[in-house]
Amino acid sequence: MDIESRLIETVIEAVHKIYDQAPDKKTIQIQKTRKDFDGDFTLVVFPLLRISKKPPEQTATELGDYLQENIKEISSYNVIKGFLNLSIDKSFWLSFLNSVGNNTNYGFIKEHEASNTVMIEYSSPNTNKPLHLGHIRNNLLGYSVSQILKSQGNKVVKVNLVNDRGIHICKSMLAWQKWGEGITPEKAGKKGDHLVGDFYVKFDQEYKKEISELIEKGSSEDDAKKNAPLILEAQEMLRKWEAKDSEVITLWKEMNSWVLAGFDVTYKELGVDFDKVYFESDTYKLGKALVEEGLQKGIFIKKDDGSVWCDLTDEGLDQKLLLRADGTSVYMTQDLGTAHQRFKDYDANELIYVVGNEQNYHFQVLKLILGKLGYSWSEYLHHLSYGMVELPEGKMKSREGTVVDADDLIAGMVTTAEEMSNELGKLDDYSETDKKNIVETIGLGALKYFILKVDPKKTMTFDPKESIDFNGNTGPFVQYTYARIQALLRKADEKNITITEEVETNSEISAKELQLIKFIHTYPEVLSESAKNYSPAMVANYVYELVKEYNQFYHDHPIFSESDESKVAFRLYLSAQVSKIIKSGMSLLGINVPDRM
RNA sequence: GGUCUCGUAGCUCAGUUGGAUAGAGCAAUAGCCUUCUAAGCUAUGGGUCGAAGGUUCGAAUCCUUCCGGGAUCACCA
Repeated sequence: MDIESRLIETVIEAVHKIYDQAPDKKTIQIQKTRKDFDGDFTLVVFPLLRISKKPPEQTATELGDYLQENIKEISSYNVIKGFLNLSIDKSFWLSFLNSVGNNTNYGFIKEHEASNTVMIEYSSPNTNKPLHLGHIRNNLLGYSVSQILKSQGNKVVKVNLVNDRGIHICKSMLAWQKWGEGITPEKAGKKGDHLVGDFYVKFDQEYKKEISELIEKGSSEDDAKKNAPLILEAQEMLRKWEAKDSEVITLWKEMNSWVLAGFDVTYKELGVDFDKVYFESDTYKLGKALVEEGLQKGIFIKKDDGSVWCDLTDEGLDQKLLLRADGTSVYMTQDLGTAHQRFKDYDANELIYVVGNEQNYHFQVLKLILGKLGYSWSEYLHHLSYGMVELPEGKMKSREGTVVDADDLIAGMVTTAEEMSNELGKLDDYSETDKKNIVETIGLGALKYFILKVDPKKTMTFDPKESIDFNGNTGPFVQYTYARIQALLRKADEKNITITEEVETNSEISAKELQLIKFIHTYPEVLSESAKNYSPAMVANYVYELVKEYNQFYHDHPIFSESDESKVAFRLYLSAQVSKIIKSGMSLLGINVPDRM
């Protein structure tokens, strides 16, 4: 049993013995002592005053006496107002540190028989334009949350549902047909997703011209939008696609393959991957059967024009369309169907959708409707709703060209990392390949950390004019600390100093060293909390705090000039443990750490 | 208009079952490399936690109202 649980149990026991009353477990609040005070753990006694019927200081003292007597690890305690600060003996912390050293997967929980199967859908791009910064947040979050859930013993299935059909896809296709002159990514020397994206933009420009022409001729704006020749042609193309017209299908396959090849490059750069990729062209017809079923059961209603709806007014929402009057399905219909399919195929205990918060309503409705249909697993749906990435001027808009392109951004980060390395002259004696690898690791580390350190739920701002920092609370700062520790360990090796397998539990250690050990102690809790909250930000912030502490230690505690050999051994051991956790934590964020930089 | 959501230092963000004097980074200023990587460390300044009420031993955190931003409420996805 861990120390905190033991403290709680003993407090319950103490209250029972001293005040002859059983306290509610919730009233026992053990927290880490704030660093301005002496101690390791603090019991807040205010909630217990009702039971003790004595002043806070007296209650705290009585409990402190009992705890010290019954838990041998407690070396002393002090009372300030209603706070009982308990100090845990140094030997406890040192033997704890040894247990970390002996553990190759500290903080991680192995998959076991009762493990949950969690399916997580993320990325889910449209194949009509390249990925932008918003997609980067989605991808990094999805990947990182998968890693975190795995670390806590879950079986995780990462899936990507590629949106490869629909009117928006036809727009790029049509524009290519009209103005492409047979160009291909090879001929253009361009990534396929960017090339196709260009045609999507081209379509929109021409479409807008047509609209303004029609408006000049006296059409209303709505009519102009509906009747512009281009949009009619695109709609016609979609009909042909649905009718499996061979010419359209051939073009569709080709252009999609260009885009997907482009995405693969970006995914690889970002280091994200999937266990299963679904294509909407295969799944878009799912769901109709469920709607039929709902109609039979009388859960849905059919209107006079033949359209099918779900009435959610009792839940305080509106009516939701499920089938159009012509019998074709909408987004919701498909999502009902794919969710159903997935639970059938994987028997998952949880299905997480990493999708922006602009779709909160959609997922609320999705869950409600599945519940109405009587599927108990609707409870297992979870919308991991993340905030938008905005520019200082506001939302990114693809049509106004204000999007931050994913590939450009990644390349820019790597270039910045390279410039900085050159400026600092740190990599001068490295081979080009090594240099390239390190610089990529740093650039991507900066980008990923920048995105992931922010609470997923929150809208975040990105200013393209200010480059992402490499100093302070950043990825490179964490990586740098790791590289420094590796340098220490290499140097120890050169000096033939072997890192001890265990430290003496009676070693002399400084306050800062003790603080570091206590920090290490909280890692497992941080991981379990971040899994519960689907929040890589909690891991990022923890790693930052750890690294900050370590750098202070590094600054104040020289190692190789220290004459006391046991201190040298201890500091190297401690450093090694810290670097292990840095690497582990960063890997959960999908960030690599370099051995030198 | 209905529903949801956010508001913490000049800027970007921590602060999670309500706990002690609200914290970091960036930016600014002043220091620290003949000593393990200065992408580092130290110090200084910077706050009506959007506002007002309420709940209680205690509120940035919970409740109400208001102010200000954002999202959403399509036979789009």
